Amino acid sequence: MITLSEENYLKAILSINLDTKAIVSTNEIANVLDTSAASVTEMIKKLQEKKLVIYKKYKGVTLSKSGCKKAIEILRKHRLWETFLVNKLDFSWSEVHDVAEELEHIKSQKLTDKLDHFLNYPKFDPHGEPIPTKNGIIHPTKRITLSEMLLNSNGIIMGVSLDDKEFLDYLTKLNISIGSNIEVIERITFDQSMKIKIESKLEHISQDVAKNILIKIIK
Amino acid sequence: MITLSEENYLKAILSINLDTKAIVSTNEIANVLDTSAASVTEMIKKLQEKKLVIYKKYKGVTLSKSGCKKAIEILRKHRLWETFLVNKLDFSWSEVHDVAEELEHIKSQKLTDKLDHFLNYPKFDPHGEPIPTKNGIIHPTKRITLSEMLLNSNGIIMGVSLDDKEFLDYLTKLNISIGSNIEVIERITFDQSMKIKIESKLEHISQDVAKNILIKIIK
DNA sequence: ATATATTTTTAGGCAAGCCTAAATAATTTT
DNA sequence: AAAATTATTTAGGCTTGCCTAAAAATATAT
Repeated sequence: MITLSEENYLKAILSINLDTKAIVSTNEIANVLDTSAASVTEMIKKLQEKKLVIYKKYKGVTLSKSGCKKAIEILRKHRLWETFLVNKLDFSWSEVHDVAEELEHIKSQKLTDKLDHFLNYPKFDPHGEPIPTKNGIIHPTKRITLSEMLLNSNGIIMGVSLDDKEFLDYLTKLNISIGSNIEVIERITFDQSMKIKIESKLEHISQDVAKNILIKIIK
Repeated sequence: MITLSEENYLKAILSINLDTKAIVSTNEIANVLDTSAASVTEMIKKLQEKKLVIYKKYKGVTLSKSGCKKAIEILRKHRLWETFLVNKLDFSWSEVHDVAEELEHIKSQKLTDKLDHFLNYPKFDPHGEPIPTKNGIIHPTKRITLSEMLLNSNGIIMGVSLDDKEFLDYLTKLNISIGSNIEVIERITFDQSMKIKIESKLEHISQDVAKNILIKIIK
């Protein structure tokens, strides 16, 4: 049986892995988990006992195959729950993280599967991050920001990179939400603002807003 | 902050309270939680420190006002989650308990409220138990078993008192589920079996089945 | 290449929540 | 009402997961 703390360590290692693709140092883990490096060393030893990580003293840690599988499962649950909270319970994007952090540790494969089905097998969470599949595949996403979109190009809103209530409320007002279709109608070079068509309505948005909106290009 | 263990102790005390309405002994709690009486004494002292219980050495424990409130909140969450699992995720009645036991500890008032709303403010869980309201009111239910129903009386299925897969599958086959309307058409005194009308279809069921089905009388 | 700085590990301690065995209080029997 | 039984508490220990301070290894600078 794997404990709550152990799960959080695996998750932390995976998230550093996904960011930097390197062997992970105890200090980095300590930073992410806001704990001491000494505690990390201790825990890493336990995880090694359980064959969840590969650890070389003074060198660093990598996830073993089973550890990686476990970590991805947790990530999957986290992102499914976030999707549930936003899509079904009407939470806003910025509120869901902490609650999902608790929900991700509920231990029931059946629950995860049924939740996935209930949500209609979503591919992305409300932040635009890919939801790992049941087999542990994380589809890589090549997203750009709205401000990087070319004139007349089309895309789908995948998420935001800023968790600010005022910002999110503003987006709601503009009817900008996950999955919305967007087209760039005009780029004003003077201030980098742009005119966009969002769900067939025209809007004018500033660069500050555009650079915090993540887009998947479709044509 | 209240810990997971503390929550489980409060829940255990409440459940004994609802059953027997008495002052609760450390041994009874130990039985429910499958732990030693010594551990209970220890924990009870901590709960007393936090003013969640009232405790007299060698005499027993009762919930304080705040402890009772907390315990009812947990019960409310448990029953809401069970309802979610059955009504939305399509779990069967007998599968939900253990998962709900984990979900009930998720700490977010907002989540509970939104879940309640999403489920359309259900009054009873899939076992027919009343779901405490947001203000902590537990509506008492006076339920009878189907086998106690009088000839020609009408009622609503509120739940079952047996968690057996074969039994539950049989009910599913008969189209008997929570909320179904039921009417007693005939009582066969010889073997205590009965003919019932369930959602306008006639069925014949044995006493063994009837006595494990809980009913709220409506006329 | 040696000295200094940084990172990591080891050592020793602490709180939570459990345990068993022994002691004490309460209840029941005779 | 004393003796026996049962219930409860105390005492001492264990594991998990955290901590700080000191020691050891590694990396960096001179």
